[in-house]
Amino acid sequence: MNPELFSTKQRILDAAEALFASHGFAAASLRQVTSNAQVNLAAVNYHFGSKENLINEVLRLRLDKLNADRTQALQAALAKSPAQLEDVLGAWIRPALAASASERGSTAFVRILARTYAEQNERLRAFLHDNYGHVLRDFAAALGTLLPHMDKQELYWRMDIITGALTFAMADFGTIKRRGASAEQHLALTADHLIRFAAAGLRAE
Amino acid sequence: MNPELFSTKQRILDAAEALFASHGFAAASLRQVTSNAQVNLAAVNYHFGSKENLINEVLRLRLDKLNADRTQALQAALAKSPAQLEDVLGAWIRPALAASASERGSTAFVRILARTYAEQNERLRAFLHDNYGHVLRDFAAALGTLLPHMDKQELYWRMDIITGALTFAMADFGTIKRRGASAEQHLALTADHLIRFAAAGLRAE
DNA sequence: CTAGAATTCAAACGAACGTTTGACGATCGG
DNA sequence: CCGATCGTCAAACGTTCGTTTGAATTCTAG
Repeated sequence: MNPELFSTKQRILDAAEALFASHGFAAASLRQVTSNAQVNLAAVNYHFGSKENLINEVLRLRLDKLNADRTQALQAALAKSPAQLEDVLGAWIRPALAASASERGSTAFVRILARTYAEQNERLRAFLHDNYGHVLRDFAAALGTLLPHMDKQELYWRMDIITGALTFAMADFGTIKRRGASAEQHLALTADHLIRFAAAGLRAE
Repeated sequence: MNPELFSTKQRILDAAEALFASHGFAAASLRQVTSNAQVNLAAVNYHFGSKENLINEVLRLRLDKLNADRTQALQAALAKSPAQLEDVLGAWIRPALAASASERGSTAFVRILARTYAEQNERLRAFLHDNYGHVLRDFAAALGTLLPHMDKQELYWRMDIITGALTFAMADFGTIKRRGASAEQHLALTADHLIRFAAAGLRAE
């Protein structure tokens, strides 16, 4: 019942997030996690029940915040009249980038997301769909309003493209590294580029 | 020394490709592979030496063909005067989609690619870079010629976006499924959409 | 201060992993 | 026909995995 920053539970979560990101869910062992977290091996099963539950907790904590941020940003974007395509795209993209650059875990979360999408794990996919599908639908509705002539199927398809580009391009394996710029500048620049690219792609044809 | 279609070696490669795609490199065990291939467990180490070598072989066989196809398509695109941005993008995108829809392995290869990008495995990354980096550079050079005003760093960045979108969108987890259309029609349509989206994104600003 | 709950710990569990072994046929050049 | 190479096979190797156990320790409420 202790929400301390350095509690056993929190240390496990931090170490697990980093290791899941860099080695994958299957390859990251609980022995590595507990060793990095400097806690006993049994602590994972005591606090989380199982490795799978730990994976879900790691995802849930980050995704809850990401989706809340996205929903809030979407509402802010739609409050403007007239709402611009770039604003809605920014509400989708910027919170994800911000999550990837947050203080704890650094870029770990985005790499975890990329892995999660690549995983064929049906339980994980169902978990994501059940808990966060509504956010995707909200954005689809907003974009549909701004692009009234676009076929609905095509819109979903292009959102897939954008999501893929966002996820993969951020997941650390890009060939471009920032030089000179601070992390914040790099983040803002990256968001601008992605939004411009995505907006042009959405408006195509 | 037997290049039969249903040799032990080939059956292992087919089963491994399917299992690597659906479960990942780490989670797919050699016991699963050999069981699905209906060969003895020891056959993997006899024919491939180790699991890691098997992984590399699975990747190498597919990538050799993909990169040869891409290189050839790029030359064909550049032979036209004036070469169009869409042609070069098509030379990048269409062979990848074709590989994903080839007779054997169906979509397995693309999912493997998505996993490979998401994997943090440095050996794998080095393997890919050493063997296939020159193709990426050829395309960057071709695109750079067609977009003379674009910053080189920005070009690499946008190629990352496109690669991410291509890999991700093809890896089976999209929300859009074709209906009615044949596989070939779906393939052609998908390629057209991706190329149009990517071209618009590249030309942005 | 103390009983009881919560947490940590070292140790062990059975299962699954990649790999190795050595014996047993199959195949083939001389 | 035969010796040699190649391929297959069941079995076992040592290691690592996630999980469980039960005792030791720490925390907390009365």
